Amino acid sequence: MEGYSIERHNKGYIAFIYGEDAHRYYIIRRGWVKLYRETLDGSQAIIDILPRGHIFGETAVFEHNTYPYSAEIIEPVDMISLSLKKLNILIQDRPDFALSMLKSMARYRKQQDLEIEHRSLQNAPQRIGCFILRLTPAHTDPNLRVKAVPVTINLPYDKTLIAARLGMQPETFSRALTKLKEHTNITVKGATIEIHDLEALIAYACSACTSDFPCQDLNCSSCCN
Amino acid sequence: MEGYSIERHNKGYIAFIYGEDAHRYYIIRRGWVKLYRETLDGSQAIIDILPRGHIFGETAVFEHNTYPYSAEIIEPVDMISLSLKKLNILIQDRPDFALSMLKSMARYRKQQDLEIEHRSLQNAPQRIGCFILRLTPAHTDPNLRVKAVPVTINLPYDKTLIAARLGMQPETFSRALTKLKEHTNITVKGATIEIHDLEALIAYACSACTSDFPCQDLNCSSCCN
DNA sequence: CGAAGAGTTGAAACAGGTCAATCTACGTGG
DNA sequence: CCACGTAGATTGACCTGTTTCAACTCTTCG
Repeated sequence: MEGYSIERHNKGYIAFIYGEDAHRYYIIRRGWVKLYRETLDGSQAIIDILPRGHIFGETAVFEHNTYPYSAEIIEPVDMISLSLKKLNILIQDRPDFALSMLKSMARYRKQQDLEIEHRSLQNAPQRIGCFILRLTPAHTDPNLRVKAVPVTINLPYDKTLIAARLGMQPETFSRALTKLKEHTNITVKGATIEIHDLEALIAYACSACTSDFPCQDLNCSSCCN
Repeated sequence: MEGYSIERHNKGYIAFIYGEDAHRYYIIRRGWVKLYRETLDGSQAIIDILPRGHIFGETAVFEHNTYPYSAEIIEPVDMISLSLKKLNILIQDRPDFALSMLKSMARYRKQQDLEIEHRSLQNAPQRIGCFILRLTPAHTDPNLRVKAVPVTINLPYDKTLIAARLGMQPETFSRALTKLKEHTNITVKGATIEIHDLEALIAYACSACTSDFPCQDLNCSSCCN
């Protein structure tokens, strides 16, 4: 597709803010992006934190060309910048394009359903457990589930932000991580986590979920399964 | 569109269950439908409760023709039953159809975002306040905001179910409604609620939201704005 | 070496959940 | 028309998880 450009930004860069006139949307090639909104009484509501492969800002075409959230870079990104005007034309003119967008929207919708579910059915340690599970290779490849312990993963961004992403306070996150350690045989050192018993972690974290781990969805950012 | 039929069902009827082979999707003409899933440890997770005008079951086309949730009638419905196979063909063949579906999906997605926001930023009485606001005529017509007090509304289904919809226990709902009464000058008698000061209710319930009341979206079932 | 920010820990307050008892409204059968 | 049974709704007492606020530690980076 012609008319694209690559942008590179550092932590703290604001790609756009809520309500702004929208001209471009983005695809993340590397790094992490936070989507959020400000509440009327001043605090931030985190909508999602997206990794490589995800699109953001594209829903502005359905919102009178206004961004429905703000977007901030939280880990250095490379992102493809594309024209919303062209996207609009593509959606209208190319059925296959509209269709694939429809599919990705449906997938996202399902994730959001799961997200709501998790927030109301899981406690803090379990939510952290799911978050960690999503970072393992076993998340997308069921074959890796049986072998490969210990699994070592790195938290992709600040703990404070992970806490916000999971809908809890930093203090709660810290305490809940300690509790998770007591329950599931993991080792935590800074941002590095070693899982010594994958099955135990799954059993502990996913007992309140509506489906089994793993979900095998490559684009899944919100579910633990 | 040919090939449709009208179905009429009473409270308790299960339209379909999670995981079932999907052949039809539905549009609600009258009544209320509960979408839910069972968790691994046996309880129910309410996904949404839909009123007149909403579609359900249609996302099965993106889920290998399997229903991604169960659907139960909670207030007597008339619903249009349509073929998923034909929907699939329509989506592929008719760009305008795919497009309108894309739009409705985007709208739903936005609602879900708000839903998550509400669950983490609002307390129980505020969530009930928002729920009540959604039932007022002022929700869709900003002109009605200034005049027309007292506003009288009727709760559309059981309080226990409203509680589940809002992610809380029946006992919590009852207590939170009492607290709401103390804060906002409303009168509750059974399923009937009278709002004597609309502005006060909005101020109390929406202070933690990210946008102002009302949202003016005719199909909005999840936001309070 | 020192400042700043992130992370952790403790104590107290609070919201919501749980369990049990009671109350109420409403439809049924006598 | 009234007594009864049932399901929904409410209330009380208690418990648990999370938040809040404050103090302290650790890491990083100039």
